[in-house]
Amino acid sequence: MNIDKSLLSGSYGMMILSLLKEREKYGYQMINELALRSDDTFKMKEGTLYPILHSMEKQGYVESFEKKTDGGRVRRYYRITKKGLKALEEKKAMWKEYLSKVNAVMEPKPLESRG
Amino acid sequence: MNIDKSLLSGSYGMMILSLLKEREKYGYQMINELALRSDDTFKMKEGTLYPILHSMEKQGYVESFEKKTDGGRVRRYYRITKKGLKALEEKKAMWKEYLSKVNAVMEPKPLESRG
DNA sequence: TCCTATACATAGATTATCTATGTATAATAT
DNA sequence: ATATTATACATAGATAATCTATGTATAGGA
Repeated sequence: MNIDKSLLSGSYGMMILSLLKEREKYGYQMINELALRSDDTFKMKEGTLYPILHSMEKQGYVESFEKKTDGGRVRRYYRITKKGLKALEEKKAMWKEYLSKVNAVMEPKPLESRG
Repeated sequence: MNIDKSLLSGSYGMMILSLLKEREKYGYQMINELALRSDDTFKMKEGTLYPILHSMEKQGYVESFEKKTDGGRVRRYYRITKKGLKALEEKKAMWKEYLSKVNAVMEPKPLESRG
C-alpha cells in the first residue's frame, strides 16, 4: 500500500527519537531501520532526515559525535539526551491522545453511553 | 492536551468524509461536530475546512446544494458520493496500515517472533 | 577501472494547515 | 431600536513538514 505522505506529518520526529532511545545510531542507519521495520512503508529521504536531526540537536533532544568505522569511513552518530527522552514521552502521549480523538470522531458513542 | 497540529495532516479529509457518511451536513456543522466529538481537540478553522470541501467536490467525493432554514438563512449542504464512499474506505485502510507501521517501528518484534 | 552502496548535506518545491480578514444574516441582549 | 454575538461561507497569505533534486565524497565489489 502506498500511504499518503501527509499522514506522516509529525510522527517522524517521534519515530526517530524512539529509534535513538534503543541505542545511539547514525543517519543512514535510521533510514534503513525505518524501512526495514515498516516493510518499506516509511522510506525516509535524506532530505527529510538530516534537517530533522539538525533541528533536534539545536533543541537539545539529541547530541552527535563522529566515529570512524574499521574501513575508515566517518559516521555521525546521534544519542538521545535526557531532554530528548522527555520530549519522546510527551510526543507519545500526544500521539495516543490524537489516535483516541480521531477514533471518537469516526465512531461516536451513542448518547446513552457517554460519560 | 494541545496536540501538534502537524499530526493532523492528512486525517482531516478522512474525518470529514466519515462525518458525511452518517448524513448530509453543512460546513459550520462539521466544524462544531469535530470539536464536540473530540472534546475540543480538533478545532478546525474555516480556512481549513472550506478549501478541503471545495477540493473534494472537484474530485467528485462530495456534492453540494443550498438549503434554507426556517429563519431564512441559506446553508450549503454536502453529501458524500459513491466515489467519496470508496475514497473513505481507502483512506481508512491507509490509516490502519499507517498505525500498524508506526507501531512496528516503535515496538519492534524480537527476531525469534518475526514471520 | 567502473559502478553501486554508503553517508552526509543543502536548496527549492509541494502541500496541509493555520492566521487573518472579509462579507452577510440571525439571534440575543440592552 | 440598537448593539453585540453566533452563525455561515469565503479567500489570501503565512507557516511548517516533507519531498525532489542535486551535490560531494568514500568504500566495496564487479
